[in-house]
Amino acid sequence: MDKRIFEMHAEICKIFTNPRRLEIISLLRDGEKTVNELTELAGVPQANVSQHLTVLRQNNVVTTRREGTNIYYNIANPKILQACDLMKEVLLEKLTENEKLVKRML
Amino acid sequence: MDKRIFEMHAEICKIFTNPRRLEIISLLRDGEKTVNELTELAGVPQANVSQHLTVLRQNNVVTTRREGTNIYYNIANPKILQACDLMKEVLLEKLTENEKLVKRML
DNA sequence: GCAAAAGATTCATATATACGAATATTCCAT
DNA sequence: ATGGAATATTCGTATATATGAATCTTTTGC
Repeated sequence: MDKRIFEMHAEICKIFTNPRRLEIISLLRDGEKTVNELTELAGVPQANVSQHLTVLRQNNVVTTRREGTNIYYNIANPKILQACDLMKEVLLEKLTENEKLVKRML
Repeated sequence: MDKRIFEMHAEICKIFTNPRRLEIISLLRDGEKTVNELTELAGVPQANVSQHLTVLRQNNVVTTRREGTNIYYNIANPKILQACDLMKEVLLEKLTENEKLVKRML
């Protein structure tokens, strides 16, 4: 009905359309990490990690906690991980579908 | 670990970053519909609906069934709706967060 | 086999997004 | 208060995505 809902919904989904952001989320699964830790684990420039963390912060996907010069990031809401997992299941099913297609071609 | 997983996962999420596609998915919630029906309900040009349906089809989000010149579209996998719902919950929580912020400012 | 209806595809353009490089800010130790 | 470490921001550019307009394809009825 109200198109604005769909627009907002789409905006939320955009948070998860970046491979590096998804990796960061994945890295935060097993507990909070500093920017530095995330930078090393992801193996990308620090500035870029920070850019993605900004997006995640602004969208309440992560929370922060300061300890000296370190800032610890954490997943804000377990529902986000659930949604990610469901999407991954959809992905897996798509992949097995493609597999079936390939087999049919042989 | 494997960056390719995150890339594929991001690709899947991209399917849901378009307001019109989300509206189409929402319209299909209560049962299959033809392209024409979707076009009228969404109130956008038919070609555009078709473009979005192509994306959804290619990603196994919807299935099709032909009946004469009509093609009926349907949701392929209930998990997709679940994932959408979870995302919407995340959205709602973000909105209520913002509301709290606004109240704090008063 | 032709016209009309339903749906799909192509193309050009506008807009959004991601990136790295450079720069700025914040906090702590001395 | 100064330097260094950790994190954030800005900016220009490259790339991706969405859209409408026009065109094409498929199916049915006559």
